[in-house]
Amino acid sequence: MSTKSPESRRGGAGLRPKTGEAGEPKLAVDRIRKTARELFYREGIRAVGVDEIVSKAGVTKPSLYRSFSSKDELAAAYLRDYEGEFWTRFERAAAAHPGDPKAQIVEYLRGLGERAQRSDYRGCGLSNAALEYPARDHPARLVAEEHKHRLRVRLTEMAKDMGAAKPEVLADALFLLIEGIFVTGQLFGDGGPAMHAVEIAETMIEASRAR
Amino acid sequence: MSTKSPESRRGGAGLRPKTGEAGEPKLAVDRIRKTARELFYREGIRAVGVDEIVSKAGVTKPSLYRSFSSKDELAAAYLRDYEGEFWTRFERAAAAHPGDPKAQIVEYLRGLGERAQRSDYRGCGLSNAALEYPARDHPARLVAEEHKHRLRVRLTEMAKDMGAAKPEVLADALFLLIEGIFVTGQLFGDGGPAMHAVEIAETMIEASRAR
DNA sequence: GCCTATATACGTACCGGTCCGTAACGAGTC
DNA sequence: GACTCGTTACGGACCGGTACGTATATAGGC
Repeated sequence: MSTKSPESRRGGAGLRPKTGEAGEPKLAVDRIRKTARELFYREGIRAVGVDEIVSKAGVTKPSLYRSFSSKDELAAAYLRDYEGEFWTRFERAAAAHPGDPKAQIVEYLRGLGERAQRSDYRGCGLSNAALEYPARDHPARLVAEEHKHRLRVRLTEMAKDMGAAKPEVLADALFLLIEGIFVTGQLFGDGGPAMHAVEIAETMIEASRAR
Repeated sequence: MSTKSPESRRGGAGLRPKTGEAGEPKLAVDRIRKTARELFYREGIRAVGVDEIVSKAGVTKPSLYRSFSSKDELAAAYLRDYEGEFWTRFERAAAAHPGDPKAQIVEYLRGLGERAQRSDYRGCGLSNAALEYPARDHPARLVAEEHKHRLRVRLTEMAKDMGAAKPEVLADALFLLIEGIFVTGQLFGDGGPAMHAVEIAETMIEASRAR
């Protein structure tokens, strides 16, 4: 029937935009992804209509639905992009302190604590999406849940490498700390609890080593 | 113009429903508040339409708008109700351990950690609302922000009473821990990071006393 | 060189449905 | 006769989604 492959209708991830990373992408699908990323993150997914996305992106609605089968799938694609950005930030912090997991997580929290106090900070796009869509089988929620499980696993590995007496407990402490920063960042802005992120993490890590 | 006082159009808080606490309230305004509380909390504010609220409450739309000037004001009223429930839970835990702030917060976290692992848990209605409405002047957001400031102040008082070396840091640690539980509760459910809430809090409190 | 066939990328115009909110009026009740 | 509520019917905006037509580029045949 259709001339489209199922692949392209999923808006396959990771493929480079056809135009220089900065500036406006040329292809409609890339302009949509970029605009969706900005609007969904800033205002929330439910708060943004597809009309607003296409008009701000300078494209038309059929172009959106040629690349994404529904708004929900576009939201899922946005979250996959967002997760990529998250891991980029996370691994960049880790790479700054090779072989020193405590310094790695502290470095990440230092950057996060800073960002979380900025006025344009809206928390974690993945956490926010999960809160917006409580239904277990929503495409956006699935992406978010998988990501959070991956992060918890990663933190557990790091806690082990830190020599924690109970790695799972330290990992969850760090996880809860991070999620707390995500939320309070947009609640308090500058001078909020995020300002003490590093100090709290260091205290927690040291106390977890004691035995 | 209107026969209504501004007071009643705001859906004045705290007034007892005219019928026994349990079961269906008799007055339309109370049925609306109860239904709104359930639906807004379970599915989110944006996700629930006023038509759904009035039909589930067994009332009609004009009855809603006779008591609340808009859906946003109904959302704000829901959050004021929700905040009341929060402080009831919080003070109940505190009352169980008079004069022992550490035991008080641990008691609260014990209960929260349990609730957060239940399948119907949807986090904190106030935090969720703030995430749904990033606009600074939204009625619902205002209620949420005020509450969060109150809670931070309360935790700082308790941290002082615990003899923490840096009460503000311990208070923020507890705050971030609590917000983290709110979020991860609905992300992971049973067996999530909330399961370690008490242990983490105790470790953090003890480490904050040391000096 | 010229014509045609096909594929790609996109736009115009429109769909039915749902959103929040209101107008006008009548009925029960203490 | 003041209060509370239901009934019916709208309205205008916006929602996610689609049927259908068009411009441009390239490839192949002769």
